[in-house]
Amino acid sequence: MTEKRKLTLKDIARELGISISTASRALKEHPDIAEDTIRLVKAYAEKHHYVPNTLAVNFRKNRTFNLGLIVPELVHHFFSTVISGAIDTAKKNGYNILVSQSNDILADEVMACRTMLASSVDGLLISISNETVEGVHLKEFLEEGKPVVQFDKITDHLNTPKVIVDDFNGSYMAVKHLIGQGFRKIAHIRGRTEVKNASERAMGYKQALLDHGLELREEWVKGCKLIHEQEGYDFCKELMESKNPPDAIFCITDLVAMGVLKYLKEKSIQIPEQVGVMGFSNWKLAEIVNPGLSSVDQHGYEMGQKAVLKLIDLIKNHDVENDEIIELKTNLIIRGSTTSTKNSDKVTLQ
Amino acid sequence: MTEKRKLTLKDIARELGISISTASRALKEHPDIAEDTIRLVKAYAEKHHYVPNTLAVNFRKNRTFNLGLIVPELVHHFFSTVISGAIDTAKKNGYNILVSQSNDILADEVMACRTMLASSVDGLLISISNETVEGVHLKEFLEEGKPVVQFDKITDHLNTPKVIVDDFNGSYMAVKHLIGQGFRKIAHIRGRTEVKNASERAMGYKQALLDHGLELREEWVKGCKLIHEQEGYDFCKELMESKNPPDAIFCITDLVAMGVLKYLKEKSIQIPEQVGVMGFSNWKLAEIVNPGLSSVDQHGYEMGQKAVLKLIDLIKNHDVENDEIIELKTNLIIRGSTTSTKNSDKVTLQ
DNA sequence: CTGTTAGCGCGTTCAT
DNA sequence: ATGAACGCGCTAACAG
Repeated sequence: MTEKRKLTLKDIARELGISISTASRALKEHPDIAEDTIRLVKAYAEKHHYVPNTLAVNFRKNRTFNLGLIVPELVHHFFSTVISGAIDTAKKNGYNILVSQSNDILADEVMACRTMLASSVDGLLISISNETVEGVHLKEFLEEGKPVVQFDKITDHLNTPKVIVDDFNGSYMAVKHLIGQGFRKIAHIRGRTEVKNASERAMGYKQALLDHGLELREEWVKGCKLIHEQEGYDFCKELMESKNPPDAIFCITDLVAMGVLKYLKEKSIQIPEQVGVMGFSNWKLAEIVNPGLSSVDQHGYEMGQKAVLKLIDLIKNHDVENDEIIELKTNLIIRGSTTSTKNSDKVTLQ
Repeated sequence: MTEKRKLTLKDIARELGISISTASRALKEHPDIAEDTIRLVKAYAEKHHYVPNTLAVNFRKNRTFNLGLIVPELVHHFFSTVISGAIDTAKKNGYNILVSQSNDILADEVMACRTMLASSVDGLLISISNETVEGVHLKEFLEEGKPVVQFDKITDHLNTPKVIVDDFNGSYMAVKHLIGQGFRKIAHIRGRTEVKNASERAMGYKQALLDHGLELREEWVKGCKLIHEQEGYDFCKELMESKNPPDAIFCITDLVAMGVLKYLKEKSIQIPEQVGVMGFSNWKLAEIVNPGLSSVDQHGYEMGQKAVLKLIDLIKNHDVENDEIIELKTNLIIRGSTTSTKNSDKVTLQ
């Protein structure tokens, strides 16, 4: 084992015949210290590659420059994009990120929080699991004076800043676009009622229909449990086989839309001529699939950035009672799956 | 700010009228300590929610139970799968994972290593960037006695354990499958020569052709620079427009295969009847696309698990001179894009 | 069985 | 301008 013992302030002091505190201050260019001494110490430190022992510094200062980040699922385009933004931003500000996942299981989330708290992160970024309601495990952070920032999947039970996407508006604009393309019988495959993002999107869908005088049929609204591709496939089948099939389907997320596309293709139903399809999240696969899937971009990278900056801000200001809401605008990405080729169908909306 | 001061051993000792070390030992059920004392201390600690100060413990023991993990790109199905496996396994063993990305830029990788080293991880997991050759920044870890485990994208210049996928064999089996399905003119869209994985896959491809008496035409081998979808599209176009177009295309990765599929669909070339397509990596989208894309599964999750277990092993044994190679078997996933419907085409291989 | 003591590396207050 | 001394919270060698 190679492991050469690291140089400490004590070593420098001994070698240079000065005291430890002088060495310490010299390295920080403390005004009390003589120019000559500073130069001397700095030169020696430089030459022998002195690196302060982070563990000791952290201990002394009671902070680590590490931030915790917990998401429901790591292997997920949106979340990994958020993480990517968070990591890059953290790095720029001298912070590292500890990543963990809950698999949408409360017990796992609590565990993840505990280990993070134990490993002494300076703050926490979290997108809660479907099972999380009260979030007492998150209050533990606040009680220790460690700030928490929620993002994307949030709970209002917790008094922390939240970085979210304007789901309602994103959804509204998506449906409005469908209407503008001439679609009139617009179905929605939504998520679970208890999940805020899903509700917001469903509300945006309904409002858009209402505002444009279209009928809102409950039979055209289907609820996913797991947000899987298969559900999209199955609900699409149900919808298309019903007495009154829709001419467009707005899906809670791109993955579900993939299932929808699959069914339509299998049945040789023309997209978008016969049925338009709109996703949400703008995953990588939305641009790869054929025809391209129109979708709502959630700016995941930016969400990660904003959340980290907010958290660092809280840490610096010892602020744990902040509950600001940062809402990111969405971006409608229009591709082949919704752009009707028949110009006669199109409608100009205000 | 709420921040209630945390209970320390000193507090417990004072309250219970015992010494600090007795309190410390009692909590650890040290054999020297009387049963009664242990009960007493434990009860008090429990009641007042004593939690040892991790920063102090880390400082004392000179370790953090944090592992560093660096990948070229976080938003990437394969890498996020590896990370997922790494995190789950680390958690089970009481370790946290610090994640960073290099964006395939050497300078970023060096930076990431430095901050990780500074934040005192106990060891490092890394999949190097395309630009990394010597890896002196990684040697810094070894010099400090901190073990490093490489995975997937590795360099032989570094004397560390490596967890890799058997690219050669995966590729060989994939091409063999194509041959078995009756394809005879098999092209390969490969990656850069300098990248080991790409070379291994290309070699597997060549060997399979050789072993089955098929011709190896250099014009059927195209080299990607960026491994993007567009390259797949462009090379596919080149291949199909050439005088002697192939009847199957084996792609270095699923993303490239997506470009290939896109071109073929646009030209209404039947898959797999006219041209078979094989990917590599088995991304999520391989099963979503239509027809399903045959691919080679790399067991990313398992790679993450194995790498973490190896690293923890090294840490426990203070072992930094280990250069074991852990090679994971691949798994051929057969889907619609290669399963010829004409049984007459099929060949039985040994 | 338990307490005393020393020290990890660094920052900081208080002398000088 | 510099040094001595203390303490952060915990562990462990040593002493009873």
